[in-house]
Amino acid sequence: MNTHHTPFARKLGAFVALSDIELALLDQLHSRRRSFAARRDMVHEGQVERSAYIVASGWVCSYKLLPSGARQIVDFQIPGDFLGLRSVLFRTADHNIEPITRVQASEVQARDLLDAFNTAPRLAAAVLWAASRDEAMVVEHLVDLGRRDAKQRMAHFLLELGARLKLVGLGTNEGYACPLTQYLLADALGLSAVHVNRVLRDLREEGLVSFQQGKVIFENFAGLVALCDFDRTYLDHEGPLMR
Amino acid sequence: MNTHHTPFARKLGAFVALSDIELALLDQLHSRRRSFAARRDMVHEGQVERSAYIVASGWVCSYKLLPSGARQIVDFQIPGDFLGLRSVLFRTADHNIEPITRVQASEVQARDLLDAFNTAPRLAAAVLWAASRDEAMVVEHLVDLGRRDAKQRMAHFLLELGARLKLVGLGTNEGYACPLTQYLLADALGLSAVHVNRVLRDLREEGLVSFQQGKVIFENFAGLVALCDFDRTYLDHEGPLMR
DNA sequence: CGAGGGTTTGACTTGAGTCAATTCTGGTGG
DNA sequence: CCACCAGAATTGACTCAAGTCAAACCCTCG
Repeated sequence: MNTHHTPFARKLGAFVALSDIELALLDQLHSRRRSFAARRDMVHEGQVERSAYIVASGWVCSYKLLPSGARQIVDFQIPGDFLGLRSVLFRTADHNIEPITRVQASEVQARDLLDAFNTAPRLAAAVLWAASRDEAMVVEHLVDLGRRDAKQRMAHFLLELGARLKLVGLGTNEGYACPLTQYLLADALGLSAVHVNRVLRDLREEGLVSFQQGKVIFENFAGLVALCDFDRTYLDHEGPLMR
Repeated sequence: MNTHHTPFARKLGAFVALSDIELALLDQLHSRRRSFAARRDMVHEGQVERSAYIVASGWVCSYKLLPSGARQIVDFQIPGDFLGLRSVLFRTADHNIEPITRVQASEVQARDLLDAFNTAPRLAAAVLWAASRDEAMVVEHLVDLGRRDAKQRMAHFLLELGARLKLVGLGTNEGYACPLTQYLLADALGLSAVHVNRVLRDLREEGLVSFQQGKVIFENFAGLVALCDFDRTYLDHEGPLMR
């Protein structure tokens, strides 16, 4: 474990063993560091945006807004995650991005990334893996909304987040710190904030998880996994071209 | 319009004007043609699969199955669509793929694709565009499930499908032929089949769309668009690196 | 001319939403 | 150190969209 490196390096390192040279390249990507205040949109839909970011610290969410005013959060980004990779490819962003907490992120020019890939092709594979994992998470999220009831959805969500945070050293099987409000959870899970509250109470009273004071604590990990059939294989696929 | 070419070429052609050389390359990709019977899984979860397909004719769906027996259809593939691009990158497929009708598809080896890209780099951009459009569709689908009610979901779904079919010459603003059953619609939209039926009746009685005898007919296109705030920009993004 | 999917419909149940009020908490300024 | 405030979390009472169950109906194809 390279606990002394960035969350990004740490995440990729869980996938391919990285050499010192590769680690150094990754660190170089973090040179253009920027900071964002909580709750002020970083990117909004339709905006012409040419750079992507790697989150160094803090939490971000990407969401779509409906004319009705309803909001659907597509995903949360935590340290080590890419942000707006799509908006680099396409001229305009197709969703909004908002920091939940104060966020430190490194701006990444497409060119820098490509240069790094040329020097160390294994990095390309690792980044591709990360992107594909993100896609798998969106699909799993889709299943949540389509075919799981509120309690299972919540359980699944909290477990997935836990697994992701653990990967970058921000959580354990005991629990993790989580700055999300019940409103944010509601917009991610397709529920009302009131119902989120009730579901959290149920889970707590059943001794499965508690989420209070910004801390998620797994009281009965196995029970929670069983409740929602959590299967983490989609999070730790073996990699492309890497056999 | 190159009506005499494959749906795949036609779809990419809507994005970049393709030269004769490029068109020829695309046609070559269709050399290894295979046929699949309806309802017999082409790929199942966990299977080690190394080839991708381009659908030439027929409809396919990719879905995930829950232990409870519930099913969530992630997307439908129609002629011109890629199938299992992800399962080529990763060793194992992470969802099931099933033909809805008899399907003709061309097997595409990763190598062939890469060779074509080397010869005509613009093709890479076009394929990347297509892949990214698919991703945007999944996100839109997520919004459907999370924040739209049954009627809006259905309207949005039928409109999106119409736009996709039109792109490959299989539909118009009047309507299109559609082999989906109400059970399939239910599994895609996160509803019960019974409710799908009721929603379709409502839409028909309101004179918006009718879906009967395997035909979707738009009775009031504008009204339908208004009902669900259909915004097709996510389907015809301008392309990457293509300004 | 059956048989078996697929489609419809009605009657009833229920998970989740809405509305509205109350409590808790962390941060602020005096 | 404390009163105060705004945002967040809770809770209860009521409503409603969508699900479930069960029974017809109806094409279409062998």
